[in-house]
Amino acid sequence: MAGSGVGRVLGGGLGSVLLHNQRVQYSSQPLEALFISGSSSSFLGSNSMVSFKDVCGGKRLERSFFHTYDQDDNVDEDFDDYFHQPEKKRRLTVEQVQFLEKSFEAENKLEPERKVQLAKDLGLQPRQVAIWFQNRRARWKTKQLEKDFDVLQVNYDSLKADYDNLLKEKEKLQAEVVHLTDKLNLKQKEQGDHSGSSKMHDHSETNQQELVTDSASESEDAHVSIFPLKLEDLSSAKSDVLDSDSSNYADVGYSAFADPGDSSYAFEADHSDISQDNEDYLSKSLMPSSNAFPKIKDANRPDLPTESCNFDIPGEYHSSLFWPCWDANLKI
DNA sequence: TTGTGTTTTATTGCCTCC
DNA sequence: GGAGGCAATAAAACACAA
Repeated sequence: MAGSGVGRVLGGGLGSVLLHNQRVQYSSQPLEALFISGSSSSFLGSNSMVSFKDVCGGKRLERSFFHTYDQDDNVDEDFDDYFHQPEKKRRLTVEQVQFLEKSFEAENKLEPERKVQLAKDLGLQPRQVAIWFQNRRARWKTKQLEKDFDVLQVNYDSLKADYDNLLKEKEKLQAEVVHLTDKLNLKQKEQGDHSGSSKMHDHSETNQQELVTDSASESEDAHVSIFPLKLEDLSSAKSDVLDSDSSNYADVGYSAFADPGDSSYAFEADHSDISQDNEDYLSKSLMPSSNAFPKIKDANRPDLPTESCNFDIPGEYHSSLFWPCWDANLKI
């Protein structure tokens, strides 16, 4: 286990101990090389090597590097305890760790030559130095991952905020569509009233035809007309708003429409200013579901199939059931 | 004092490179 | 094939609250 049975030399000065049937020489000599400025240590041979003077401010240690066994000053006792104990892990001294840290900062990889020198200077087994570097690299990597994660988290939060804003914008626009659709229905209803109560159920092609004509003429400049609308598209739009993940439909409300009669609120799909990229963006990002919006008839493309305007659903479904805002709109 | 969570030292097994 | 690196893990040492 600890030190793979090799053990660590304790105490300063010169001497030797019998460890696992192996006599280990120990000496404070390597430490001198570390502590004393201008040492002839091979530290000079590598720019990744660190002088211990830099680490400890040139101050000679009160306690030897080799003294890795607790804080006890009684060396003899230490020796006695150490060699009568089963193998145990022993932490490196603060000074040893500081020195290794400095060395790691200089270069986090350990060439064999440097490893041997470090081991010699610190009074450790080369393997211990290698293990320390190995573990240190692992810790560094973990910390690096944490940092990277934090950066990604910040980026994510920022993108999420943008996304939420876009989502709100989308809901607002959807609500506007619904509002305008309601206005249209109201207009239709009024026209139906004029044509006589006996024909109430017959929301006829005539009215729809007029509507289409009116709308088309109103948006003539835009080259695109909004209508006719298909009921399932409308209810799809409605449910999309209601089922939206933020689903705060009430908050969107109609307060946004300060003046419902203001033509500036009219929903007009004008593609003239929208690049293909923008359209893609809108269709993919802002409009995740193409069914969420009423179909738009392109006045310039009469060849394209025209959405049917099938209003043959009973009137009550038009209002309270499918369109909870219907009654409110009547007051407009 | 003790239980528990964290840190540090060390091992093992696998992989890559020369 | 040996050396060295890495991930996963074990286990001792340590910190700290109850």
